[in-house]
Amino acid sequence: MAQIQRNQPLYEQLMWRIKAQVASGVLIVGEKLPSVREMALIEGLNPNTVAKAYRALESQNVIETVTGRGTFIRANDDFAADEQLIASLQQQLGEVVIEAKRASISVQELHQWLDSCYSGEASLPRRMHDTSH
Amino acid sequence: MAQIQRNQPLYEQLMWRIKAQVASGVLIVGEKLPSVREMALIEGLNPNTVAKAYRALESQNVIETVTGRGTFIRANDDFAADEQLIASLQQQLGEVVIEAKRASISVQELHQWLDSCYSGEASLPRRMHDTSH
DNA sequence: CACGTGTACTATGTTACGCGGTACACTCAA
DNA sequence: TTGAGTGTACCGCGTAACATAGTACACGTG
Repeated sequence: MAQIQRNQPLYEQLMWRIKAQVASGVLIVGEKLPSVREMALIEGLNPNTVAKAYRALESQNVIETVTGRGTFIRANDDFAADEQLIASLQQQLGEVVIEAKRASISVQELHQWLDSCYSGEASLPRRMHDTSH
Repeated sequence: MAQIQRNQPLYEQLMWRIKAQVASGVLIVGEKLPSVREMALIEGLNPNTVAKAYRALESQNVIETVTGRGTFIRANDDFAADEQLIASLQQQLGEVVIEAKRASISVQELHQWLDSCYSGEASLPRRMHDTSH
């Protein structure tokens, strides 16, 4: 069995890597992602695990799937800010803040982190390739 | 089996409620928490689940356990900002930012959220009692 | 047609989670 | 000393999620 880092499922880790690359501009709209089987070879995962990540990403409108052709980065147009998503994000941020306060991290530092993340350089591990196919 | 909200284990949810109350000042240093069995009745959980939360909180130096007497809120003095914790927090923040960007949430709004959380009013569910015992 | 694509399904094994129950060692007050 | 209350440590059970392996199907393209 594959190792699970940070208590996060492998398919979620892959989802975040793709999301981060979309947010940072490494992957642009319309770009084709590696196939399920190819990505499985690249990432050292099972094709089913990659397929699960792709399925979840499509349900979040991050990618678009065309049966027989492949998966492509989707435009972010019709994305409505769900109220439930807002609440979830605020809670996640709240948890980060609570931990930060315990670690004696100042508000200023947190603001800097936020700007740094928002500017594009997300603090996420990146091991993917440039969809060379 | 108990319901799991937000895909978060019950013992973690309890941990966050306690952490939030410590951070917001509802629970002060030295205050005694309800016993494992009492908290189980209050929260509608199994005593083992509460014990698991208490054990995890003690490993994080949030509470202090004295066998035979009870569990108490611990001072936050000797808490070193672990490098691994910093990285974890930055990653969590990065994930929030990525989702926020997709939801078209401005940086200004995120900064406001951050200040709001840091000011004390954490956006976490609170169902606990005032340790009346 | 052959090939690559995403998808679906079954099956297996591991792990985490939550509950129920029991037992033990300890502290404190009666 | 006795008894109640405390945290802790087990064991078992059931459910679910996770990840893997393998096979098969429908689709589009060259």
